[in-house]
Amino acid sequence: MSKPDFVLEEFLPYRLSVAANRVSRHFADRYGAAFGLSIPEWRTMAVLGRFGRLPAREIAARTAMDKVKVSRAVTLLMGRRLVLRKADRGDARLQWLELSAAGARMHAAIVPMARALEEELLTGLEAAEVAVLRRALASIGDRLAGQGPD
Amino acid sequence: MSKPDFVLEEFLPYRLSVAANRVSRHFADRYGAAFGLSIPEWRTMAVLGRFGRLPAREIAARTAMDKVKVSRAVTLLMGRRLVLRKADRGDARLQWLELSAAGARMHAAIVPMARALEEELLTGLEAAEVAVLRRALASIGDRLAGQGPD
DNA sequence: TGACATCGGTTTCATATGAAACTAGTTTTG
DNA sequence: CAAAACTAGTTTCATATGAAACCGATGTCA
Repeated sequence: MSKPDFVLEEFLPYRLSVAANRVSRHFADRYGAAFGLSIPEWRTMAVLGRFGRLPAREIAARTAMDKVKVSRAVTLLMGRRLVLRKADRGDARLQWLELSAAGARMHAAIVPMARALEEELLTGLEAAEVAVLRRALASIGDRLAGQGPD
Repeated sequence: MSKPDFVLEEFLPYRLSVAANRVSRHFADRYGAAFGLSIPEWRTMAVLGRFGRLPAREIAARTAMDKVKVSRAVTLLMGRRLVLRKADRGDARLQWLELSAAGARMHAAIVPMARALEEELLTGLEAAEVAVLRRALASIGDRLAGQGPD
């Protein structure tokens, strides 16, 4: 009559956390070994590569990172001459960020690796299952959005 | 002719990380507010509640946490008299851990809350989708298992 | 036996994190 | 106009993390 035991291994938030942590570590290892980039740096490169030129605030919004993380990632990437910073003409608070030529070259190398890693992760799952996974992650993420970054 | 842009928002490892981080924060807030427990402490309570009595090493294995995290969580829980430690008769290295009466009472209160939180998270998803989500997370997690804890 | 590897668990130490304070510049509003 | 409120971004500080060193205790094997 008593309720079944609570089984941590079947608790979805736990499974989600374990899977995400393993993926993050694996990816950080790969990016780290190949390009010397941490995940915050990698995300910054990714959005700059796509959007071309963004203020730091936008990088934060588009990578789900807080502004402190972005600030540190950008400082580091500028130190490596992968990212350039230009002041805004009108608003002295704004700093436009963009990839340098070297940064763009690295970005071009990063993208195929990212796609390959994603592919590798999803082998064993059917296309329909991947679609459901995407939908589910979006649903879960959206439900808890709006509290803050990351 | 050129490849489509790399879109971070659609990159599965990114979506996974964002969803998992939001869930973790949300849950940590709730457990924290209701019971004053961090996630490592909560996980420890959960497996002790289920298995009754475990050495710290087993807690680590069953919660996907490293032994340092477990050691700290246990120290804290013992300080709050939620967990008791007993030496093993044969092996002086082993310490058996179990919930105290107060710990068991807290565990009994934690479980329904955990179920409710899981439920809340999954509203909007059909049962079949949840099943696929479970399968997908297991597949992804397993593929990257064996590297280390968490 | 007596080295030597191994184990359970704790401590140390260097790094990552993010909330809150801060700096500088801009907008609002009375 | 001059507070006051707000924005972009950086710095500070207290906490969380985990790799590696460590401590006893056991196990192994010559």
